[in-house]
Amino acid sequence: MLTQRQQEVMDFLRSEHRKTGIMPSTREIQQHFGFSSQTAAVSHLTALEKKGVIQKLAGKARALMFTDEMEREPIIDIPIYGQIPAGFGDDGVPEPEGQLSVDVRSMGVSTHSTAYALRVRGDSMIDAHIMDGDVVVMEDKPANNRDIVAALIDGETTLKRLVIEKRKKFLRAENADYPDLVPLQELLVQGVMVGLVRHFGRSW
Amino acid sequence: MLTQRQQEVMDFLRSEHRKTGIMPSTREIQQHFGFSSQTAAVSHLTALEKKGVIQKLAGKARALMFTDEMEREPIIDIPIYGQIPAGFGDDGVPEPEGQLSVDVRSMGVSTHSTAYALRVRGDSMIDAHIMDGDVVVMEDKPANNRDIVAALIDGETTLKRLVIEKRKKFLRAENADYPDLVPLQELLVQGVMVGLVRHFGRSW
DNA sequence: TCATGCACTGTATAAAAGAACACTGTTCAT
DNA sequence: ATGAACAGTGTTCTTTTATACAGTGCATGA
Repeated sequence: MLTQRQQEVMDFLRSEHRKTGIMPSTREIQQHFGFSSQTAAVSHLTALEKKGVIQKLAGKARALMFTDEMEREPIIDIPIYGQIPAGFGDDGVPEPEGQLSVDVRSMGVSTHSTAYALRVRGDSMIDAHIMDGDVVVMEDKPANNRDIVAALIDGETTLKRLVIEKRKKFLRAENADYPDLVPLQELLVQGVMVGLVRHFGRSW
Repeated sequence: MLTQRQQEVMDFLRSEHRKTGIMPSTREIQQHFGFSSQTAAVSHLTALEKKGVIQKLAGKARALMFTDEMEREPIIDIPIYGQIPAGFGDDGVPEPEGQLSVDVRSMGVSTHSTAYALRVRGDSMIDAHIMDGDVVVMEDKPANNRDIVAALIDGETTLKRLVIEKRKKFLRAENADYPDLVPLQELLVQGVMVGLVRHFGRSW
């Protein structure tokens, strides 16, 4: 679809946009490719727009955008915490061990939500099809019966299913090898699971 | 951290950037807030940079970028196909039913990979912890024994585990209720599963 | 009460950047 | 052989845009 030269221009636009956050001006394109004339850059941009891969806003500086990014849903950045820290939420915010960036539609969260994610350790939720190493996305919202929640129970935080029976709340693993966790004192829900991301290969 | 007014300016930057793909100029900020002076906009931007939420490139037009987006991994747009179409790859590219945008690190794919995704129907892979409705991310690459693959077998495409025994390839479901699929004629691997995204709530 | 940060007004200037027009030469399908 | 798309050169003009500097008024904590 694109000629080789046009692809080279697109690659330059992409790499500059990634590095600097802004689009190069026509003169910057000219300099990068060593054109003697600014018009060479302009006509390439015109061709790229005609082919539909970029869009231009007339009269504005650096006003190019990639068509595919335009059609993209808004992206949300979700901090990933490793070990579920005891007392999470009490003594400040722990350091994220990474970040998950995903479009809001695929994760079913809203742009302004306060989502966070946890890296799952162990197989206590295996029967809910949550595997060791999975990243589960949580949202801080009211929990219903049988939701999977991150909860602080007697001083420790864990990912389990919340069960409410006869007005009593307790936590249940999704693995027959693990017993129910009935709180001696407190049971504080810190988030409700809304999604999950898994990937094979290198762990991060 | 930000004052109310500064937050309003940030919100304006964000919404303009989302709508147009480019940052507003100082004059556009001035007009939007009804400032009599351009300097009001400039000093807000200076304050925002001082607080670390944006970064400016001196001397360049519309050269602002959000600090959080700078720190973000590159995003890849993965087309999601619904029904796994028979003959996928033969008669052109089928229409995606949606798109998954996710950072390359979280999905473990490279920026230039030709990844695609499939929406899972049924519970034939449930013992591999792949649920009905999950979106599985595939990459077109050589498959090894016991990889989970999308494969064309005797004219139909399906998601199963690839098993190679005694130089013979066949497909195995991860559910005892389903029989092995031994190919009568052809077994063509169309992709290897590299990741998975699940979310609760509304289905899209 | 004094400095500091905030939120502006008002004016001016120079640089950055888009846009327009007239060209040349090549390749490639009809 | 001919038009159309491609890939440029060379020049000029105007608009857009950032930047600089001199102020005002208000709140707030030291």
